[in-house]
Amino acid sequence: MNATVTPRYRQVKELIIRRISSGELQPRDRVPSENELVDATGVSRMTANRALRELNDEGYVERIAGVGTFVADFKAASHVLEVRNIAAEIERRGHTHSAIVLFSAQAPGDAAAAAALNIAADAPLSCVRIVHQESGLPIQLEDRYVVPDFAPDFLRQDFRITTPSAYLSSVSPLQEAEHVVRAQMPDAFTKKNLEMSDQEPCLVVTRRTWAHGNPVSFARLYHPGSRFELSGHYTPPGTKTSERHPATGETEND
Amino acid sequence: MNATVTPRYRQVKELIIRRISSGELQPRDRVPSENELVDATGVSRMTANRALRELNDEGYVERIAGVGTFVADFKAASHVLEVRNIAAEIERRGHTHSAIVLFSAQAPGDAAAAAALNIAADAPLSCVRIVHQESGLPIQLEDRYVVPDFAPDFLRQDFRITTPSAYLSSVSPLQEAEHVVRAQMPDAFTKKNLEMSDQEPCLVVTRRTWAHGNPVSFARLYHPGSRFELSGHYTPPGTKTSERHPATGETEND
DNA sequence: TAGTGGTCTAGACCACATA
DNA sequence: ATGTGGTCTAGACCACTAT
Repeated sequence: MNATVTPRYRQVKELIIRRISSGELQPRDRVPSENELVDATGVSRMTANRALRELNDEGYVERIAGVGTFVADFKAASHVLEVRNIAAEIERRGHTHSAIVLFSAQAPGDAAAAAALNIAADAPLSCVRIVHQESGLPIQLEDRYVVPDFAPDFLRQDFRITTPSAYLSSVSPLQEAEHVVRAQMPDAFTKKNLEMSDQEPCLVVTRRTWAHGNPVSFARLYHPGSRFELSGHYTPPGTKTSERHPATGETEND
Repeated sequence: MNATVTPRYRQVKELIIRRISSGELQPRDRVPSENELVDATGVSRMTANRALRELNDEGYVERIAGVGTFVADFKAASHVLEVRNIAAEIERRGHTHSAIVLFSAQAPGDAAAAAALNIAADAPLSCVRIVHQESGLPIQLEDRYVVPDFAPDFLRQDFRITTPSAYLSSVSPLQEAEHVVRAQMPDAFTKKNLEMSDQEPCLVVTRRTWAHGNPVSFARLYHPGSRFELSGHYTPPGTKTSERHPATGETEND
């Protein structure tokens, strides 16, 4: 471990990130300008510029020449995390999102959830099971487990309005995400709740998110194969994007 | 269109990218150092530094303090494109890759392929159909269409040794990629070639890649649901990665 | 006019590699 | 000893936006 001093541009970056994570700086809020950072921290303007430029590249803030630097709003923030919100996706397609809460309680999760969250098998978790609908048609069955200490008020949310994913992002910026995508046949419960036809497979996304270096949430997301797809579009930095594809499903990056 | 002059750091970046794309600079080759760029282009060292630093951040090159800057090798290059090679994935898991070429010819593709590649429905395409096996077990049926002009020698490759994806990357660095992931039941042909059981769904990845701003390749990749999954792990820049997950399938990054 | 970000320079010091 | 990348500074000019 070579514990050389942290570079000053990095110190400035972490200063800003802390203010965003703590909620002191909200989306759309103005971030100190380069000159203000020069005065406040004593670094040169080039160093302040590098800090803000990198935060911009990483999606934390948005910079407008001649105007200022601002905390990126939710849309941009979720881009950073590469974790999208099903409700936002549905609305982006011009449809209406609704949700039915099937289950909501503090209880031990199943073995896979406990293992994924690195806790004892009988430890209590905040568990919810929700069916998300796109214009009335079920499109996702969400089976989610959250470490209670991370979000003590989690179960008090109205998940018909706020999705678990959106609430968790608001509690703390997620630092890491892992997901696995599979195709499998639904069990009877899933098939019924997603109103799936016979011989229709599920697209299953298993997602785990981290905050402060620890896994804090585990989710299984079941989607009817005939009504859902994941799409992604990648362009290397510094390339002009070609014409956009007609997105027919949730965009799933990373 | 405000056609202000291109910033000098960007000109230097494009200079290096051109040398890499043209093949003049091969993976592992040494890239001109900051001081050499200062002498060669007349920019200041800070400007040369920014150009090389951004190329490093974008995955084009790898920098080692005290040693030099080098063109990123294939592993890193595919990370840039977020398009992985099935053979490399299989070998990474310690298994052996083999391939069976079912079909290989110049012929018109189907309507979807022609539309995806933006060409006339009856225009000839280089078409191949390949079954990829992991230690003898089929794991991917690849249905690929390539624009002939892009890779004239495409059909002359031995796809038992070089995968289409690997060959296409060697012809020209891919600049853009788009993919869609679906779950669907296999048709009889697919089911047979992938040795799938009854009631087993397919994970289908449809992928389109661009070069020089034009779509050049379209592929449908069918995988048996019971033997394949896509996984991804995302960490925001500047975060220490937590313990790694046991990858059981091809990593699929966008 | 004053403030913002965008870029650029010509120096500088440092830790580290190679020889 | 030389070269490399990593960082930092104190200025500078520019285009743009707001007042």
